[in-house]
Amino acid sequence: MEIQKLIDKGFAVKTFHKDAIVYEPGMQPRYVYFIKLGEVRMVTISDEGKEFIQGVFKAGQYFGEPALLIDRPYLAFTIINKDSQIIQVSKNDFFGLIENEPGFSMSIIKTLSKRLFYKSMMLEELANEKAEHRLLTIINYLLAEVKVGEQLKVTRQELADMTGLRVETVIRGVKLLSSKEEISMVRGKIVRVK
Amino acid sequence: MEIQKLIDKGFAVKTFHKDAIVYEPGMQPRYVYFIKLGEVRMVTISDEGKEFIQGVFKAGQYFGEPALLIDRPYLAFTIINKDSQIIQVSKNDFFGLIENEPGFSMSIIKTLSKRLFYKSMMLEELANEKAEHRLLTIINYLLAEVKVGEQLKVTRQELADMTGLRVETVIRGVKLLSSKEEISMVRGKIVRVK
DNA sequence: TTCTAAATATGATGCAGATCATAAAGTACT
DNA sequence: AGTACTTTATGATCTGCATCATATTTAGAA
Repeated sequence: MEIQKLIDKGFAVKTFHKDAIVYEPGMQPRYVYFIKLGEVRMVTISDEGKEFIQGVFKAGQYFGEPALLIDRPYLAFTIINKDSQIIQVSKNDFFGLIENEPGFSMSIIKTLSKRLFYKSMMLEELANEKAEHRLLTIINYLLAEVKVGEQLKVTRQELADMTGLRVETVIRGVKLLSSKEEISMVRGKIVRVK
Repeated sequence: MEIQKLIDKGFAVKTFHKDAIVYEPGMQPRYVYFIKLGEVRMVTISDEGKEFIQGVFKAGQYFGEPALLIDRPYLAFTIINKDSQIIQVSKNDFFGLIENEPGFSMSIIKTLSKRLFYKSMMLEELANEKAEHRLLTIINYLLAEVKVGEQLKVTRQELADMTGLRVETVIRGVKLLSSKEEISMVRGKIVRVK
């Protein structure tokens, strides 16, 4: 489902500014959100205020379907990372798209499968692996998405929030991985070399 | 998609015995597995041999689709918990079912959404919450699936393998939750009271 | 009923990573 | 170039849970 098609169909585009909250835990889902432009993060926040990044979504992607589809309140916050333009598709319209847009249901199935894969991987890491191993795993996962020679645009804090670790632990861990040459760094940034 | 329909269509039923491995990490997916009878567990195993239960599947459910759909090698083991009868549906046949069986693709979408929900919940727990909180969360999750008055049929070891904790920690934690009356126990078993 | 294995129990000790504190680099903006 | 803010850095201490060891209880099989 390309965003343009939705716009052609007459769906309205809504602007969200950085740090705006699209929805929060406990809210009853009403829409599926298609990102025309920008970036959001889906996070759960513990009682002590610690964030865990469940996912990051960018232009061309959509989010919020699972809760809507199984009709359960959200369990995460979704927060705008960068000013964004988002199309809110209502439940009925979304079901309509699934029924009528050829290939759309298959695309959703694949998208959900990918996310499930990521979460299974992270669960194994959080359940069984030590800080260093966890770090290496997400770093490699993230590196697979950038071109050879390019650097990762994530802060240590973000790595911490994706792995359930603390910044200090991530900083020490990244240094360790770098000294062991398990990752490559250029001017403090993690880069993909091959 | 009811199993009987698959049998009517001529798909063969295969018998697996307890402890048999249906597939293991690294294998290239070829089938989706529909359980006619029995029970399997999907687990990842760390280098040190510690199991993490990614999911448990019973009669009427299917498993193995995500890896097949996104065409990536499995990352978990799937192991037979109780002697089972399983229908292996090839990739092509599975795509055929999605295309032709009305409502099947929607059912897959909902199934995947549910699993995603569970994994998001567990990720938050493993990333941010302490043993006691984690335990209470899965216990309540599991209790929601049994009738009022009935007991949970899981061992402390299984709770440990679902939460990334150790048996000893689970044993101590369950006692603690029980003494705080956050869970109810009858003769050593956790029971649902309301 | 007896034997055996699995599950539960409980204390003692160790350690990875959290937490706390404080500082030095970067980076962006004026 | 200077100010303010974010990110990275680094040492010291604390702590929850793992780990190890060793019972005791329960359940299942013969």
